Amino acid sequence: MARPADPHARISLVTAARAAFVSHGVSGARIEDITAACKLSKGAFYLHFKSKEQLFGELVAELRAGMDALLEHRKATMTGFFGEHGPLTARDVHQRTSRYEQLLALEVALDREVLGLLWRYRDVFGVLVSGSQGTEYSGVVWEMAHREVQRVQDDFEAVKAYGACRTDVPSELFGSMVVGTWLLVAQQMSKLTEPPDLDQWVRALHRLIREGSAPPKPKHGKRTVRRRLAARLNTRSTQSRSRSRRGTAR
Amino acid sequence: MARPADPHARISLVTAARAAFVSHGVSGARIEDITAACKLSKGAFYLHFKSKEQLFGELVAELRAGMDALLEHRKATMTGFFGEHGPLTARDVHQRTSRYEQLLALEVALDREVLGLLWRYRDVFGVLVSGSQGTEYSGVVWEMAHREVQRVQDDFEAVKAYGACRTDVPSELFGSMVVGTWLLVAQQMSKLTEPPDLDQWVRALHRLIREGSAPPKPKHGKRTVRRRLAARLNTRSTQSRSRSRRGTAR
DNA sequence: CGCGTTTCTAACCCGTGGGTCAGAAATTGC
DNA sequence: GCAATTTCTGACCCACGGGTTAGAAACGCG
Repeated sequence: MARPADPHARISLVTAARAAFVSHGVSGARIEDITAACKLSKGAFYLHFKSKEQLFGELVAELRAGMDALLEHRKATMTGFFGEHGPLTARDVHQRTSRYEQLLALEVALDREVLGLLWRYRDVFGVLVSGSQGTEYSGVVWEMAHREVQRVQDDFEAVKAYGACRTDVPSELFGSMVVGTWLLVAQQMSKLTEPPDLDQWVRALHRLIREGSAPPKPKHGKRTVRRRLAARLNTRSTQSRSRSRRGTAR
Repeated sequence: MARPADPHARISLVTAARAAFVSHGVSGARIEDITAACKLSKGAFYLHFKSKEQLFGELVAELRAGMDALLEHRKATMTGFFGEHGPLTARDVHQRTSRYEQLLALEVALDREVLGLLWRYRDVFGVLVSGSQGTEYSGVVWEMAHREVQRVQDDFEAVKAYGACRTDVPSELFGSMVVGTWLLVAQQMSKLTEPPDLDQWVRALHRLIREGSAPPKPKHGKRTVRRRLAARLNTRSTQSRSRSRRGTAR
């Protein structure tokens, strides 16, 4: 009874728009470029979307919905865990009981899911960070980041209280460290095309954050690696940038 | 012999431009707004700058120069230190000799300088992160970040080699953690008007990165804080967002 | 004061790109 | 084949803002 719309039109427009947003930002992307990439005319764009911003808004909403869902999931999982195993004590932490190990595994899994979402929306995420100025979404990432900093911070405070983490560091900075790490990693993902080994990343980051960069204490102080720094430093010149020479990194 | 230019014109233009860039990004800032803020006409802008981008470029160049200078300073300081004290050994690290403590103090001081620079250029930095798309400077922050990740990573590798830091974590991720933290902190600074206690921040971040969030091991396992998590959790509802309940943060 | 010189103004030009709309094209049901 | 109807096209409109320029204003100097 009428001409049917090209079924691919809408999705291919969205795909083309995502790519255009990545390379030019939301305001920099030209609608004619987007439609041209789909072999459509400019007018066709407005059959599917009210405006460029509205299209971007849909993408942002998807990302947000994903994040919110994961947050819900996290909450449910955690109350489930504590319902089953009862609350943790400082002992659990210091002795690394299996209950504690389970909790850690759970958190790794949850964070892995977040990273997976960030991977799938890495383009939108990148645009939110550095290509959304002038739109109503320009503050969204920083709101998200701030919310996460708050959450991590609150958790840290709670854990401080029962002695399972250090108390000589402001919780806010701890939050910034965790979220900042995640943020840069997400940003780095936005330049990749092949998915990295996210499982490994999450586990490694967890270890780092929990235990820092310090080495495990030497077995008995005897027979530790004694090679001198100088030896190492003098044979390093070939590999990469020729500066950098000293103890722990900053 | 001629009409002298208003001596404040140029600086006040730069100041107004910085503010405009912050709130609308480089391409979003309107030259007429900038000049109006200085009670000048649009044409006056072009007496002082070739274009908007060129003005922004000057600011970026200043920031870059500052960073480069600090990097030079870091290199010089470090070679000086090792020249005087000789190379470090794993023993220094494990036993925290005064020589090692001195090195740490040096690094804290150097990082403090970086943070100070970031504070002074926090507006430019913020614009580089999220308001420079479409300009030739859109990649600058990520280049800077990547360079720093490389540096930290190289250092970490070097330190791994003589056993003074853990070896079970990819150096690249360590670099991302350090730089990501710095990045988010810088971003957060861009919203502040009063300078925070940068010394404290740097010290705390150093501790966190080196030692992680784990608590110092309990004196002898006896008499550790035994209050249960549940107690804590149930009296926390007043203070802030009412979710969050469990072990170490993510 | 008037001349030369540089600063500064404000009207102007114009490319760009978002958004619109009349009409062509395609498709379905009859 | 023929309406009826919806999709799609592409020329058009127009606001916006970067950049220009003619000329007015300000100043130093003789």
